[in-house]
Amino acid sequence: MSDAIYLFEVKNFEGDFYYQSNRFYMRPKTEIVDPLIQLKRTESLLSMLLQKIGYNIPINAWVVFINSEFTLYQSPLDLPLIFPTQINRFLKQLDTNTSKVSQKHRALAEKLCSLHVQDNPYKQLPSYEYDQLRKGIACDMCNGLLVLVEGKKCICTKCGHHETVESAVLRSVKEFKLLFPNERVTTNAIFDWCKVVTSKRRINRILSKNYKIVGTHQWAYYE
DNA sequence: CGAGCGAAAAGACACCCGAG
DNA sequence: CTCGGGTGTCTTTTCGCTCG
Repeated sequence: MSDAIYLFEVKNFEGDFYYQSNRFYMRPKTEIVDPLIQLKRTESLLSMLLQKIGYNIPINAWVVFINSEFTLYQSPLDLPLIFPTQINRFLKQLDTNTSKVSQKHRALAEKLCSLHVQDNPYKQLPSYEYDQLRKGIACDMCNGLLVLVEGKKCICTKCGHHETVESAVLRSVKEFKLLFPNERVTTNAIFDWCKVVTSKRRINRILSKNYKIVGTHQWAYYE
């Protein structure tokens, strides 16, 4: 028991689910990806990785359902599933089986951490240029670029959502920083980016209230 | 190398508007 | 109505850049 890796596929499914002929369904009758298939795949990948880096350790793989509103009907008894009502007992059981952490364990842990992939190589960002993008403030609720400024409020003409101008502008600043990490946040940049706020002085005051100014005059920017 | 330019921050002040 | 904070306008301040 002491020399095994416990692998958990944690699911936050909520609602009623059932197994039928080795397939996993959500009620009413929508087939969804069987977490056991996902678990098998992960287990197999981990097993191959361990072999590759020179470890031969058995893997104990489980699917854990953590949402207390989760129910699974017709669950076969022999599947590696842990239900919300079993988590506490499972953890206690684990506690009784603990072993000393040796240098070997630490080395493996460090090795695994060093192999951790920070940037998902499959992410594909579309290319974009500032000039191509529509300017304006996106609604916090529906994400439409249909927000108008009326007095001290920003109002979405599509869904009617209200927000203060300040928080709407600050959201836009965050977007701007995410999309253009190399561009400096300046009054003019945000004024142009938000578009619907008609006063530069207003943008300037919101920025100076919420960010630290660096530099002075026409060379100033906020961070 | 230095004078002057220019752009934007920010202070001053009156005003507006909504909450209580 | 009163109060206070946000807003628009006007103005001053200031410093890197440009050009001779």
